[in-house]
Amino acid sequence: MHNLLSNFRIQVNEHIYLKNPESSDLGRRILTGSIEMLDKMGFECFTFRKLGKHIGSTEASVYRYFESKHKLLLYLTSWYWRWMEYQLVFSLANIESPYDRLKKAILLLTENIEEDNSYTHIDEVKLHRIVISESSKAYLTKEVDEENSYGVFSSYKQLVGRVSDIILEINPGFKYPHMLVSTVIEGAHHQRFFADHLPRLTDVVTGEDAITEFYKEMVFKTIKE
Amino acid sequence: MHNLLSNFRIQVNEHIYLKNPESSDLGRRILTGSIEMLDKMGFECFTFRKLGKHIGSTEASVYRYFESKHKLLLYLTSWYWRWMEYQLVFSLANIESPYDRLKKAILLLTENIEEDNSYTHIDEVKLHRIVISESSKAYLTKEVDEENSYGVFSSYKQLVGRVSDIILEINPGFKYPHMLVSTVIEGAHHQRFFADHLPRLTDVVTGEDAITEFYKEMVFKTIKE
DNA sequence: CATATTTGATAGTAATGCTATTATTTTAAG
DNA sequence: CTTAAAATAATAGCATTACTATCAAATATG
Repeated sequence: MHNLLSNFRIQVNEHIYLKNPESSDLGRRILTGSIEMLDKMGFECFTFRKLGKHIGSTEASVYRYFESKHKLLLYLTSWYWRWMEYQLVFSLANIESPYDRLKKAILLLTENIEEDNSYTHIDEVKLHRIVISESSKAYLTKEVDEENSYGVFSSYKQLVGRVSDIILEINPGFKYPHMLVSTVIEGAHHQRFFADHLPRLTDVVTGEDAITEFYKEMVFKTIKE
Repeated sequence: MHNLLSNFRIQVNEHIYLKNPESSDLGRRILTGSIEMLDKMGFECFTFRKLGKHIGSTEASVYRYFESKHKLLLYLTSWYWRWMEYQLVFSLANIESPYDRLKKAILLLTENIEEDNSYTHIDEVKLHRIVISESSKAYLTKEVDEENSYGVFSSYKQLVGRVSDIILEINPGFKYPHMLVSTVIEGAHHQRFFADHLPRLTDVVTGEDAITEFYKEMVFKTIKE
């Protein structure tokens, strides 16, 4: 399946970049390099000057692809949501039962990503860690409304919409499908972060993936009529 | 009750500040002014130079109270969690039934704050909006482990612990009380933000407080044996 | 009143977040 | 294969940010 998926070019909203980073070698090095650096040093310490140096290029060249590090973060998170959507669509194919579909979807949204498919220049393991720690900074800004009007968050919304639809198949009268799904997605990120850094905010149970177990239980109980 | 609460001095971990801002007029102006400015312009655009000007002082003077704007944000969020804990303790006093206690706690954690008690220099309505949009930036950093070792997040942990205890009163076998509580707190913030800026990620229902209703339903169904 | 502490005024430094210019290389088109 | 066009590298520069240092004036404390 990974083979297959790697043939799909993931389309990111073109208002996010000045020049498509998938279209050139330098662009792809910007993606690979920024993922490495964001994972290591975090969004605050990351700069285009450092990135230029890291990938053997210059600050000015990076600026030809992205207006700011904020837009680059937006690109990476947007890429991630589209990638998740592909994973979802493929892993749900041929599953009939909406219960099984939802179970699988929750697993995908909440599990820890442990292997990189390594067919592209994007390291999904590192990107997942970046999404956990940094993705909320992409929308928790004063520019959110303007950026939203250009559709830069549509990948996230579409993913939430897809999973919400499964919930409505199971319980058409459930009033809060989007709330529940976005609560699960954001919640799972937070819980993974808490487990590593602020364990008193979560419940660390060894031997199983407590986070996935918890959210499965929560969702199925919550949507039950 | 507000009268009563205003007599309690809220204690914030002293590793967060260089000099206690509650101890002087300038310090209190720093708190009042930073709340106004953070609410208006957001954390990214906010600087100590602007704050100094806003409160009729200087950048250098602000730096005598807080090492950085990050520490100031940490102070404000920490203050907020302590304040919430007081609200919680008082509003749960004399309520016997753990179900009612939990219901009340969820209301407190998820409701919109609409009036400022105006007995202090802290505007709780604005602070609540800041907590919604900025508080996660206080811990989603690479410095989280070091800061955590100084106890700067203990106010948040203590609040989560208190509510978790109520859940365990109702269902002592429930395995994920902390996960559930932190999911509710963070989730409610996100949902309020989404309702205002990214409505497709939530379910806007008019006439009632959908966010509080949703989380009440979610919690009680989830902890049911 | 004397002295310690706090604040204000001002200046300075290194890093950040850009933009501009020009030279050089790579690529594409005829 | 040549030439033009496009992309990149190298360098410089500027305004702002994130601080730190110094010193004088104001204020509080004993």
